[in-house]
This record gives sequence, structure tokens and C-alpha cells, in this order.
Amino acid sequence: MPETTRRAERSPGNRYGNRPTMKDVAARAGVGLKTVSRVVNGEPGVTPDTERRVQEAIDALGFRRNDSARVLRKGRTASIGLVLEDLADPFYGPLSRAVEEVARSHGALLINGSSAEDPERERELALALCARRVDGLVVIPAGSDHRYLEPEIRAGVATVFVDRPAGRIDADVVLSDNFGGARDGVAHLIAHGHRRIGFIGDMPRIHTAAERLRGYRAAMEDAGIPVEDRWMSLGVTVPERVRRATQEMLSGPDPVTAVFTGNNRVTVTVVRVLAEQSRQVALVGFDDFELADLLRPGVTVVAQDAAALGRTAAERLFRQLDGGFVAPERIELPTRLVERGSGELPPAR
Amino acid sequence: MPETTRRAERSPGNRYGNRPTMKDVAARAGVGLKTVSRVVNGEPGVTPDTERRVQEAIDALGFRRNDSARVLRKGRTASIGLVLEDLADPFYGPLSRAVEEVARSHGALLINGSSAEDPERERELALALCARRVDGLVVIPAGSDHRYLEPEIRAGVATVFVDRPAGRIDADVVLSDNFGGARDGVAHLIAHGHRRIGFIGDMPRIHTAAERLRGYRAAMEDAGIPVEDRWMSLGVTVPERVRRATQEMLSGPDPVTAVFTGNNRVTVTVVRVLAEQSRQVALVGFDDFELADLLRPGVTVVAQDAAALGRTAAERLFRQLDGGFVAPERIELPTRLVERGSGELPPAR
DNA sequence: CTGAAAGCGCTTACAG
DNA sequence: CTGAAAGCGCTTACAG
Repeated sequence: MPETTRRAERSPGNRYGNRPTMKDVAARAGVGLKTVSRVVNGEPGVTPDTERRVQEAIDALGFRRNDSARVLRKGRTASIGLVLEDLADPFYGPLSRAVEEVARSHGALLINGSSAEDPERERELALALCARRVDGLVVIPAGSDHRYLEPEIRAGVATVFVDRPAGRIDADVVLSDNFGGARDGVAHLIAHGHRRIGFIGDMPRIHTAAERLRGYRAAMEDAGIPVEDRWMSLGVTVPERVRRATQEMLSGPDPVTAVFTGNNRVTVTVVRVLAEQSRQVALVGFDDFELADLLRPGVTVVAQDAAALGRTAAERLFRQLDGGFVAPERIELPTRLVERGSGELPPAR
Repeated sequence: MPETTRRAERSPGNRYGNRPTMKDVAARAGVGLKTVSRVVNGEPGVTPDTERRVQEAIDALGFRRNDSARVLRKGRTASIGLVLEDLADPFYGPLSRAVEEVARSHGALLINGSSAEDPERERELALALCARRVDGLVVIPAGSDHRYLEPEIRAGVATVFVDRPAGRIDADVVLSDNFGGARDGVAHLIAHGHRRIGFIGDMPRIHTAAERLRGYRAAMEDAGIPVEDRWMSLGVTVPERVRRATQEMLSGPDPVTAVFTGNNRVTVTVVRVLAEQSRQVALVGFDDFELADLLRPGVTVVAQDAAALGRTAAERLFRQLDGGFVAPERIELPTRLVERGSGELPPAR
């Protein structure tokens, strides 16, 4: 009956399959529990002969130390949590990978989850990770109130926010220069002769979206251009809304001659809409994306370094863990304007 | 001295910061440990009054159940591991997210790590996850020998391989129809009049790369076209190698008139090289990618559904966990040819 | 309805 | 060099 032999039964009295424990190894090797522990952990003070006997028992039984028990005793789990918006978003892939690499270099595993931009889900996830006693937490906030983390932070969970600041608590945060980047991008369009410039961005409650809008306004104001309401559209980044917003700005008697887009998802949709237009419309997008250089025209972007955000945040996290208290800090990484053609088009007409 | 008050000290005798335990809650509420456990887990059999007292103690102390201890007793960790190649690769983002969603719907957390296409690192990661006693493992293999997982599987760790088959062990595997997809893609080029067709793919030791090459050969053979060695180039997918390989196929007296690319990373580089050419070269790529439709010409691809791969694998994993033994199966998901222009170009000349 | 005892699989602190 | 005892923070099985 292969059904019962291939995979261990999972009856309640038969936890973890029926894995051998150190006790089993000790019995088989004819030594004490502590001696097995010494061998498993490479601690000194075991004669070569004893070590060999223990090792043989380990191999014969297929023993693997239960780190979950180890953790309970040691206090640190050697794992950190990452709460992000969506693992499938190309912006978060490199960020997540960078966090993972830093964790790995510190011997820690990474548990991550997507909040799907839902504050309640962010909260549940973050607290579930705390219940698992992760040593630290890297959070890309969906919500704007993180007081729920205060007891956890007080209890010793290292915490760093990234991409967006924490709400209503004092904590480490690593951001891109969203304001400055957007201002530079819009100023670039102004320098190429545009005055009627549209801004299409994400929901205004999202910090990055608000900051980029602020950058847009600042650049316009610096140039003495009064901004019209219909030039600004903020909302969800689903293609339908972005498409409609773009088309509205491009219609009517005084259409915009250039568009500044608030993030990669918006940019992609706007590129699609512009490709359908007969007249040329200039475009600068926040966030770089693959193949931006291969489109015709190439898409000029304000690039942020997602991997650097992740790396910086994770390093900050382990500094908290290694060094005890570190005063909360706000770190801002610079953005970079990449000219590729779409942002250098002159105003139509 | 805020240094010591803000964040808990981490002295050895002071584990997990200095978090309150059920014992602390019990003492404060003046009840037994088990009663606290009942309240925390919403078990019946507690008078409203007792429950209130316990709840007050929980709130006052900021107690949060230590799931790590709970897990030790219960046997299941409610977490699964995902070993993939690179979290930053756009192909794995949606796959990982899909696995996460299924895990979430089963109340499990996802621990993931990147193997960086290194078999030894894959092994370390997978075994580290087993040591943490994940309930199950979804693995995108980097290596070709997974016998190291046999004791773990025997001990009850549910395991599903995805994207590539397991090596030398009998296990569940979820794949795309790499052979059929590549054959269809190449047949598509042949149907549009091409005979000299190049294949540029990933390292031949990678199963998907080998299968796609096999599909290429099959299509050519079906059409009675003898394949020349210089039409095939397999190796690492770094831009430099792919670029050189493409240029070589396009040079000489009898250049290829069409190229079939073995994955998204190869495709992106080949698109770049072709954009620099004066003559038109047809292209069909394995893997869809964002903006493929916006390039000129649009890039014809053999699309696979990364999210479906992840979802199917994860569902299979939980079926193992819920239902006890399930006979290992090989599930193959279909691919889809998406015509966008580049694959419908006629041969140059 | 409530709780004391035992135990999950390890590590720690200590004694031989 | 080696090991028995206690304990990490919970849940289980049982008794009142």
C-alpha cells in the first residue's frame, strides 16, 4: 500500500510527519541529548569518535534540526518580514530581491506578503508577521496610520518603512525624492516649450502620488504657469480611468501638449493612448521601465532605483537589530532624469 | 535616557524584547494559563466576565500570541516556502503573487527565496525552509538532482515543482507546454515563408531551454528543413552573449531571415539588435512581456500564463496537505501564440 | 466553567 | 569531554 508508505501520515500524534528528533538521534547513537546538539551545531568538545557515531545516527535517521524549536529557545527567528503592495508589480520585484539579498547576507529568511493596497490587509499581514516573531519588518505602507505597530516596535521588532513614510508614528523611512524628481521632470517639459502640461497620477491618499503632484505644481509655479484643474487627474491606476483621463486632457479647444505621468502603470497606459493620437504629445513618466528606450519615441522618465530603496531599507533594519537603538531617520534617495525622446518633443502646432 | 526606553533591550535573558506571555496575562487577570489560551483562541467555555478580565489584561500588556511557540506544539506552521530563480525577474512576480494568494486563502504565509539559478543555493534554501518546518514547498528548480529532498518529502513536506521538472525524484510538477509552444511558434515563422530560422535560447541544462530547442527542431523537421548548427545558440542570457549570437546569425552570405527566442530576457535583447538592423528580420519570442504590442512591429510571442503556473502548483500543494497522499502528477499548461506583427513579416529579399 | 501538569524539540546553565 | 535538568511559550489531555 504505497499510499501510506510514501508520505508520512499526518495524524495529530504524529507531528511533522514522523520526523526524528535529537532525542531519537541520541538514543540511536547511545549518547546524551546535549552531545547531539553539539554535533548538529558544530560546537567544540566532542571526540572525533563520538562525533562520528552521532553523525551516523543523523544520516541513518534523516534527522534535520527543527529550527522552529530552536527559535523558541533562542529568541531570534532569523527571519524578517516584507509587506509590499503587489509582488507582481515590476517595481517591487527588484526591491524585494534587494531586501532578500541583504537578509541572506545576515543569515535571515524573508517572509513576504502583498497588501494589495488595502490598509486593513497591510495591518493583518504585518501583525501576523509579528506573531511569527520576525526579527524585523520592512513595510511599504498601504495605510496612513501605523500606530498599530507601536507595541510591536516597543517590544523590539525592528521596523523600516520604504517607498512611503509611516503614518502617525516615528520610524525609519527610506524614500525616493518624489517631489524633486517630479519637479525636475515637469521643468524639463517646460524647458522644451510646454505650458499646458497634464498630470496623471495615482490616488492622492498615496504619499508618492501626492508628493509627485506637489512637484508638478512647484515646477509650474516656478515657471509662472497657472495650473488649470482639468490638467490634473488623480485616481486608481486601472487602464480605463487613465485612458479616459488622458483622452479628456487631449480634447477640447486647448488640449495639453505634454503629459507627466505619476508612475509606471500610468505611463504604460498613456503611452498606449498617445500611440493612437495623430498629433505628437510630449511625455515624461515617473519610474523607469523595461523597453522604454525601444519605443518610438523613447520614453523620457524620472527613474528611481527600486533595488537601492530595498537595500537601504534592509541595511537600516539590520543596523537596528545589530546595534540596538538607532534614532529614527528619513533617508531620501535621488532620482535621475533619463532623456529618450518623448520628453524632448516640442509642443504640437 | 530614551535609548533604553524606546526600544526594548535585547539581552539574552530578555528574549523577544520583553514581550508579555500568556503567563503574564494570566497573572494579571488572576486566572489560569489555559483560560488565557481559550480567550486568545476564541475557544468556548469562558464566562463573559472572565473573558473581559482576560481581554483587559491582554490590552494593558500589549500581548500578542507567539505563533512560533504555538507551531512547535501544533505541528503545522501554516507557512509554505517558494524557491524561485529571481524575485526581480518579471516572469516570477506574477507566479509568486499567485502562490501567495492561494496560500493566503488557506491561512498560510509565504517564505520565498531566490536561487539565482545556482543548484547549491537552491538546495540550501529548500533545506533551510524544511528546517523551519514549512508545511510545503513550491520549487522552481535550478538544479537537476533533487534527491536531497527525498527525506523531507518522506517526512511529510508537501512538494510541488513548477516551471521545470524535478530531477531524479518522483514528484508533482506543473509545466508550460514548452515543446509544443516553441514548435507552434517556429511553425508560424515557417508558414510565413521562412526557412533559415535562428534559435537563441538559455543554457541547455535548463529544462525549459532544452524543450523549446526540441520544439524548434521538431517544427523544422516537420517542414523538411535541415537545421544548420550556426542557427542555434544556447547559453547564458546576458545581453552581451545574446547580442553577439544574434549578430552572427544575421551576418555572412546566408543570414537567417527569422529568429525564435527562447525566453523573455533573450527576446528583449534581440529586439534591441533587430532595431539596429537595416533589413527586417522576423521574430517570435517565447514568453509574453509588457509593451510587446507597442513596439514597431509588435512582437509576436508564445505566451505562457505565469500566474496560472503558480496558482496550479499551489493548489496542488494544498491538496497534498489537506488530502494526505496524492499520486505525483505532471500537469502541462497550454501556451498561446499572440500575433502582433514581428512574426508575420515575410523573409527579407 | 476552569486550571494544573505534561510535552512540542530544542538550547542554556550547570555539574560531573 | 559529556549529560541531566530546566525552560522557551504555547497546546493537549485530563481532572475537577
